[in-house]
Amino acid sequence: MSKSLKKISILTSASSVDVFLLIRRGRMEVRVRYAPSPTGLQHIGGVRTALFNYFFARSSGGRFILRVEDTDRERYSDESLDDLYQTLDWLGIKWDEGPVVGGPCGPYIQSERFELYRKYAEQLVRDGKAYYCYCSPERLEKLRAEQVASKSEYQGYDRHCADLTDEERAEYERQGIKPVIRLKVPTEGKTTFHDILMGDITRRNRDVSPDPILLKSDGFPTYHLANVIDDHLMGITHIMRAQEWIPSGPLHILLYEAFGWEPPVYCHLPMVMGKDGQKLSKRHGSTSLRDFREKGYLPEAIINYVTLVGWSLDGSTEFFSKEELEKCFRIENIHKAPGVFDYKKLDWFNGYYIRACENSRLEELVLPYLVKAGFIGENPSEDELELVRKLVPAAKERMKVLSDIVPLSAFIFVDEPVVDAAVYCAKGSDADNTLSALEKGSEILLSGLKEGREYGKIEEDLSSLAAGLGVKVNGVFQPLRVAITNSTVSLPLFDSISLLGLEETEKRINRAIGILEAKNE
RNA sequence: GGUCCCUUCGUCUAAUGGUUAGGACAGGAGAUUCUCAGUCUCUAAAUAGGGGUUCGAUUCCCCUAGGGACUACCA
Repeated sequence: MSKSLKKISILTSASSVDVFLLIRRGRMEVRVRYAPSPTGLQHIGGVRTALFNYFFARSSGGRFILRVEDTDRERYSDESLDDLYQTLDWLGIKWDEGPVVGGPCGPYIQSERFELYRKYAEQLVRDGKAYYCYCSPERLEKLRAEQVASKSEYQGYDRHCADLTDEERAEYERQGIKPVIRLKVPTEGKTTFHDILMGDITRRNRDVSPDPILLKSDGFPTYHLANVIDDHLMGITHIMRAQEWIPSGPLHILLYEAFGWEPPVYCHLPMVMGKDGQKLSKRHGSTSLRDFREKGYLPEAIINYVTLVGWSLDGSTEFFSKEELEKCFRIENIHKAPGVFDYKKLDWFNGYYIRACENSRLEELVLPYLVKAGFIGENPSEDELELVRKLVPAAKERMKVLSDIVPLSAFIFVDEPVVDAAVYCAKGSDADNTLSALEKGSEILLSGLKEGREYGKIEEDLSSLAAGLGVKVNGVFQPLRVAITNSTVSLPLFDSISLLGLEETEKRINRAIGILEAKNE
């Protein structure tokens, strides 16, 4: 307690530069952040970034910070912000500093830091590192179109406003044009930044996007400005973000230099791709965590699998709990190359975790799906709960996702008899012996059930019957199965009967006998 | 077009200057089982290509090819 208070006071009292000196000397902990933009639902790629940051912070005794980068008010939505919190909550990822929980470097929502960015941007203008630009969006669009059409080697802003005179500026201001602030990118020299994974990455300054906008005409900062300022002010030590950001690395370094700040350490994470090698997107399948949650993936499966694309401990350990990852995650084990997201492997992990799930927990997890399917009521009765308690152990090893419970249990709640007599015939049986198998089998079965014989004994008797009729064991079981579960694929026969109840079982069998008799006449 | 990044089985990955290049998913075959699933066993499958350096390279260097990302008053 007192220790953390001390750290906070260091942070708040020391200047930003001092904070970095402390970090450099190893006196201060690792500070990393996940800084999503609430412009859509949380997706696999973002969550992977969050996870890597979180696990790196935990495994190195550092702090994990959440920052909301809501500077794009066109695309912002409350729903996205809710989804961010819900998703992290569902995964069990707690942030040490950030919205809701607060912290010494707050506020952690960029729109609440609005004034800050203008202040810094204007300082850059005063220092001659940035300038006001009055170019209209129309002019910029035309410029871009021309550059694309001519396949010009040089693409980007033409620095039209880089050297405006005071008179020209005053004229624009008089016209009421709201300017943006652009960074002056040097045209000579080169800029290098260090990436833990990639090593040094160098780019000629002339290849850095010319004079990017720092402050938009609405007064909001762009990503680059806000990101650099906040990372610095929040004492971020390591920036772990997707590799798609590599090209803006040099630009960010230029910004740190313009401010006279020490840049943090970079670690660009390999991207998550779809089967076709393109950046993972909706056309590859579900990408939002909400989708995965709704289909019935467990957080432990998502965490386990997602962490394994782009990272591995030793190449052979495959199961990791969140707690284990919080201990053993090493930044050095992150892969460089992009990885393809394999839905099948996720299914395999999910099936594994469902099978490993305590029955009582699985009952609760499965309940909403049964309610949604209309199989049981919103406020389940004790009988319904009892049914679920029987269902779960029978179904659990057959489930890949929680929603599988619906097709697996549908026969109990929806009775759609199979009227095609051929379906009742097992391979190697014909209509005649299938009918007698069903008739004789049902006698054995129903009387056995009524007498309360053990399932194992009844099963033996049914097997003997098959032998007597000269058919395979399935020649007896299949017609019974189809009669009882309305399907050739089902839970084990005795589980199905026990779920259905004796009365309903008998009804369905007799109905099936009727169907087969009608067919045989 | 320009810049930058990447490259081990279909996929996720391990390993080392000297190995039969290992594991997992998916695939195939079999066993078990009343169907399905699960479980178990077995199986096929890779160092992108070309040059070097070296006694020896998949590993180090160079080139080529392929893939990807970026190139917004979006992040």
